Amino acid sequence: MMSNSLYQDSHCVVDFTLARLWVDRRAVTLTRKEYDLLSALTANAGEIVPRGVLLRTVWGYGPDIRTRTLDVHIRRLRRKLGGYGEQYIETIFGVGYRFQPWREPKPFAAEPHMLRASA
Amino acid sequence: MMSNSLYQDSHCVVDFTLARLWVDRRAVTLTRKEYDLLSALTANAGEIVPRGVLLRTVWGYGPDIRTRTLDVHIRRLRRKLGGYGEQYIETIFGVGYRFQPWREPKPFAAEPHMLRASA
DNA sequence: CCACTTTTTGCAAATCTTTCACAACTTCCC
DNA sequence: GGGAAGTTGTGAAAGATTTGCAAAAAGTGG
Repeated sequence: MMSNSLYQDSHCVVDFTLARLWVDRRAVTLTRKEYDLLSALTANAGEIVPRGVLLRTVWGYGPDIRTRTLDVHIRRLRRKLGGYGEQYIETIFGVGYRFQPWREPKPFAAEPHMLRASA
Repeated sequence: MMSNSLYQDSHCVVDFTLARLWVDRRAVTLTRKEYDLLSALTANAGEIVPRGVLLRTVWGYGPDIRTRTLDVHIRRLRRKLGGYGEQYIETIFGVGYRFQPWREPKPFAAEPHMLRASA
């Protein structure tokens, strides 16, 4: 059976059966843990996935394990997502992370730092 | 399902019924195990075949057998694939191997993301 | 016995994962 | 605003695992 299940938006494709990722049509190699983590996030794209859930589903860790390995993997995933890492993987402080499907940036909007009066 | 008894791309032909291999129109002699392994890989060309699956289908080994014989055969196959060995048989670290159908190296082509207007 | 094939063995090399120390940031409260 | 406490980001290093490889040993069929 060829159920080609994948996540897809205008910059990023994750193929769960082939275990591969493309960013802007460019194949990106993921390690196993990176892929597991990305899967856990994209499978719930748009929703917050708590740290505890990630640590349990991806690492099999119990609730009382203290580690920074999740953060490190998040950082590597963000990198491999090219320039979009920060946009895709959002940090929910004190809770977890959320993979945010791509949204075209607003055509133009003044950023706060542009608004400072130049003395 | 009419199984095509032939794998074929621009450098490599595997005939499953004759149990033979040609690389660049040159016949290559394979031993039995080499051929079984190549079959298992090319039959799923483009997909990852986990080590465990190879050890089971080609060797009949159970899940708890520790051996490096698979790696040794992979190496010999790569050699017999001429200069293309590394390109054809890809190592998926911690998972298995993948026979990758031949792809012509890109001459040069602008990728979508190169085309975005800068400034 | 001989030629050939296959498996084992023991490192070396490559790769991936986790930890660590500390910087940066968020939140909360006075 | 200005700490204090807790959380996350980060680069580098250590730790653990996997794979590559060469040579030797073991198996196979003539």
